[in-house]
Amino acid sequence: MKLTPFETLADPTRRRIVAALRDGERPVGDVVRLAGIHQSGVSRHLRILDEAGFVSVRPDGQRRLYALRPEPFRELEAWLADYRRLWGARLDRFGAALEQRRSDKNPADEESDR
Amino acid sequence: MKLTPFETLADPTRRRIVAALRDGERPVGDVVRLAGIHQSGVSRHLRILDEAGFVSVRPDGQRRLYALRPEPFRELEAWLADYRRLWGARLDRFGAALEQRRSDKNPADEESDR
DNA sequence: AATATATGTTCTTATATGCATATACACGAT
DNA sequence: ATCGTGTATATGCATATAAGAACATATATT
Repeated sequence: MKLTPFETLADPTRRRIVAALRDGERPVGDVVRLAGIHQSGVSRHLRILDEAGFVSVRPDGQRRLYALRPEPFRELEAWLADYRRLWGARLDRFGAALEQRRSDKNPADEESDR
Repeated sequence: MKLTPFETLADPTRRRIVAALRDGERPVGDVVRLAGIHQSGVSRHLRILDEAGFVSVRPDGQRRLYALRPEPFRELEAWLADYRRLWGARLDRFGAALEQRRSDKNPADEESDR
């Protein structure tokens, strides 16, 4: 049963798992250490995250490497966009710098077709 | 019991209520019409939203006007910021225009619930 | 009284968790 | 190759806890 991004992230353990994957793919064992619950629970949460589109899996020998996928984050971003005026939209310097680097690499992405 | 922003928005009815307040303060009665559940349920959800910091209340005669507050949206924004690199931050005019076109083409995608 | 909103109670359903067990893969010894 | 043995991950089952909803009732304002 596929959950929405909000339902998926409502659980604090799942948020911890997502955070654990922030810097790249990790085997389940690594995640277990950071999650604070039993291994079976982690596997179950990873399945839920998978069904919700938050992660991808890749076998690596006897392990399985999980990594974050961008789509649900985009969905959240889109949802939030409708409420931006509430707190004033603006990229902070960190975000702006990211964006800068991104368009450096991909100039075609710029203002071309506005 | 104060909920986190994610827990708060995990419930689709609450997302509908939040959406109903997007364009300004509304009395409970208005929200009830849009929420699709019993009035008592709406009151309870509004209380939860209040405790979570999502709304403020202001008495107006025998009614109570609810309005969105920015803080929890900021929190979500901050949380999301840590994952921006996953999909490339974009909050400039170009991105806003894209987003606009997206919802033009697919109005069903709008605020219903999800 | 009449209207608007909130709360107590009860019922039902969903969710997270641990335990035990199953599956999958790796690797050394035969 | 095959057979064990150990390690990594997934799943069935049972249980505790929480959450949403409606109904009836309470509170507040006119």
